Amino acid sequence: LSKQVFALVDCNSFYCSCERIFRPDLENVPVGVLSNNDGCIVALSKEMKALGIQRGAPAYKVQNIINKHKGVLFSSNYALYGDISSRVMNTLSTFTPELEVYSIDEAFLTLDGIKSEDLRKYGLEIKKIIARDIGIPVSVGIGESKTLAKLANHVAKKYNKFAGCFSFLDYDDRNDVLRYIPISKVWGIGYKHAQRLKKNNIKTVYDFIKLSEDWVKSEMTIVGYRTQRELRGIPAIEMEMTYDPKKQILSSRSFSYPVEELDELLEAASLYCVRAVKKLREQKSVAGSIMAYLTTNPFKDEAQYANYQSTNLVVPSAYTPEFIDASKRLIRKMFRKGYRYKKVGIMLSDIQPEGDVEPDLFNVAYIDDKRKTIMDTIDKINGKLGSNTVSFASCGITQNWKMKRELLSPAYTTRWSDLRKVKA
DNA sequence: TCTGGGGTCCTAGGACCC
DNA sequence: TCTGGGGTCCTAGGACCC
Repeated sequence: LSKQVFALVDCNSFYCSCERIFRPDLENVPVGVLSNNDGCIVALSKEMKALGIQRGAPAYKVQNIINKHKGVLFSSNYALYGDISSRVMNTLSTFTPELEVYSIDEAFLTLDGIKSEDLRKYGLEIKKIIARDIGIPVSVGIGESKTLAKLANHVAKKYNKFAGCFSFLDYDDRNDVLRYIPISKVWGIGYKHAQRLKKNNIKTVYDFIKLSEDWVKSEMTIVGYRTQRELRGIPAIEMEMTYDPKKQILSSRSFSYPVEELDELLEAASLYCVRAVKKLREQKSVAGSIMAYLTTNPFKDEAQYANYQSTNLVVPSAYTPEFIDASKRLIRKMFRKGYRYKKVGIMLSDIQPEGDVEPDLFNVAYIDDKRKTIMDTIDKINGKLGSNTVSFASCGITQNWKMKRELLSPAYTTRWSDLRKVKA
């Protein structure tokens, strides 16, 4: 029985690389992409990292050093990144019968039936094709479990000599490598666990592998034990090729300025309901529960207030007005005058397939109701003519509180008018 | 009211991921 | 003036039931 082999393909500095596809002049220039509201830096090119700037740094704190080195910042442009991502995933699917899209910039592939000594070459080929066809640089890690593939990817990125692809199967004894990798680099070992392990003098992946099963289970639950098995080369985390509907859907944004008026909070909550319930319909689900929360800015030295409240619908639904209605009641209940609010959020839960709802004597199921027809019609119109063609008045007209995106790149791939022009 | 075993369901919180 | 937005899984403990 031959062992299973997994690869993890990860796009390098993905958001930055997407911006660069259409701006070749930015090659070798420090590039960064900002969070919503242009707040902090969420993606950095290696030139930007070399300036000592870290992921999560507030933009205003590092603006000077970026200017000094002629670096360039972008507001995040998710329409672009999502589009490039699906092109990458499509290409990857030609290299494997089993592709798991793990995140917007990462995918697992199974590479069974390729000889161990050829695996790295195969990985390099994947890298070459993605660069040639899409223009995105990727790194490839190969190992006998998903966790090892992840770790191999870390090695591929970290050491230039591997040229972007590292395979644990190139080693007779992978412990020769694991002895040199800090445990904190492992997928599934976060800050807390790494600290606790350090206290017990467990510093490298090799140290961790040697720990007793009982200790790992009692200190790190079954989750940590799975990670340990995976690092020993025994697959314990399966490939997930099918698309799973979300069990909760969250929509929230920070405001562009401190909001003090109830009306503005209600508008924001309404808009987030529109977005969340649209996502709900996209996965053909209904939700039975809605939670709303609001909070002041914890970074400010001023009066603080935060609260959350939830309520259940009589019958699970995906009819936006019902959620807007509920969210307004929740926000009104929590609102206290005199605070400067930073953020409002909406979370949908108790999610189930729309067909699973049992109608009763008093209530029609959403799927059988004219409410569904109405929402489907709105979705269809917005899909064709632009996402705000039909909106809800309760979301407000001016929406001054909406987030800032002052450094947005054009919608190169998703808007005709922004298509790049090539001189003939 | 307490005793005790055994079970389910729900929620809050912790830990992790991108 | 300026500090992101989504997610998942697991466990412990409480409420409730027999």
